[in-house]
Amino acid sequence: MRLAELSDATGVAVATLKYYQREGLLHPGRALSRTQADYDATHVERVRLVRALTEVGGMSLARVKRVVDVLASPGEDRLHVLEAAQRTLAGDGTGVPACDDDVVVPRGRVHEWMDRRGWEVDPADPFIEDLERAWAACDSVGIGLDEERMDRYADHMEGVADVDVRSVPSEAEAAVRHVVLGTVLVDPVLVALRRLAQQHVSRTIERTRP
Amino acid sequence: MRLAELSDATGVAVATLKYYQREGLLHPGRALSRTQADYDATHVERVRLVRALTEVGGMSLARVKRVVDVLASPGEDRLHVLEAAQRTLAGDGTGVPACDDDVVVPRGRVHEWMDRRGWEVDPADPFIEDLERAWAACDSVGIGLDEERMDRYADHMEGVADVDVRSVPSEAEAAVRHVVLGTVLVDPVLVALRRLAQQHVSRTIERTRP
DNA sequence: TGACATTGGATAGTAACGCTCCCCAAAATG
DNA sequence: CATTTTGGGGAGCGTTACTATCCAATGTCA
Repeated sequence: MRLAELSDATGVAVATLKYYQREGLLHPGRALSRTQADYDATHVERVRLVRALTEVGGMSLARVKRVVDVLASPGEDRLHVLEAAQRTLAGDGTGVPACDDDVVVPRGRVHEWMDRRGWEVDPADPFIEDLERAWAACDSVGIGLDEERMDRYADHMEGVADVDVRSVPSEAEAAVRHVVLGTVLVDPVLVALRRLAQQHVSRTIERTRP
Repeated sequence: MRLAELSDATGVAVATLKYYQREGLLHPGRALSRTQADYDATHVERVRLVRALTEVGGMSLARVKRVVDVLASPGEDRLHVLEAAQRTLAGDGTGVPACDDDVVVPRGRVHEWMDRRGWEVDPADPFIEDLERAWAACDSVGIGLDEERMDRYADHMEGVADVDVRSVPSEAEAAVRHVVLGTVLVDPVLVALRRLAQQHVSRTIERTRP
């Protein structure tokens, strides 16, 4: 399969494929000569992966590269697949947001809440920071998220996570791929489901007590 | 409050505030003279809103403008607040993705699935399209999402939506604000909760069957 | 009163991102 | 032998979200 055929197979322009190669997102084809290379199914798969992560997952190419590198690297041991995947995906946090002096972000509010809840999570997990910021953002615009509501959300996300974790395949390589892609690509699924469920629930409720 | 003070209060540069004014994201201050204007708490609130939606919600300024316009417009009737909010927020879909001829996106797969599930949703809801794409993206990279798994996700998102809908305040204006902001700003909360829950669940499971 | 800061208004510049286009000479295809 | 395609590389482009600079009019403070 030549570059133009890869382009046809994926619907991605030749120039873009070259660009992906330059950026290290697409591994080079098997060189048949100095001006001819052979691309196979792995290239098609890779291109689709890149497009799925950018278009649906909304990731930048830089982050896609990190994911791609993890997927290509020798398999991490199975037990820590999830942590490895999360480390790869973390860093959404654009650092510390210019802190608004009057909206006090209670330091460690998430830690305390998780302690009460009995969640066991690495205290240095970057997503704790993300949650802290997201929670504070809700406060800063005046839509309070009290701990009870947070708990009810957490109940359901625990259920989601249970589905997530149990559907991870057992072989190491597939597991890494599954966790990384599942984490990124299922987020949009959940978001869309939430919107649709909101509509369904609000209609149901309105019928029972209009 | 002068512009410089608004800048101090929000941590946003004066030049950026001017830019937001030009873009219609920030309403002008009360003009005291041709070179002096007075800004109040509504301006502080607005700036915080813009920053929350862009930094945490990851929205573009163009989309923030749509939200801001809805919040400023005369209140829609309470019953359709949610639909109005969703309409405002929809359009994430960058249109039809360059369709890969070999990854057949089953037309109406989501419709069929929702029928079986008994969800009542506007058949033209844009999030159906989003879900369709997100689901197809999972398939295209080889992480199948079968209907059973989708159902289990949906169960939990239904629970989330129930929390969402029940926590909407009853006065119309607050309701619109709550729905719009809750929809955008709670997504990151849920995503972070999912990551943390994944870690908690995987640790718990690994202890019971290592 | 006068030095200095700030204002609205406007234009232009910047940096990152994700392509997209064009060039080349070597090689393959028809 | 003309045309197409290749790898390689550089340059350009459109969008986004600022940021910087300039202006003359107007405030503020000593």
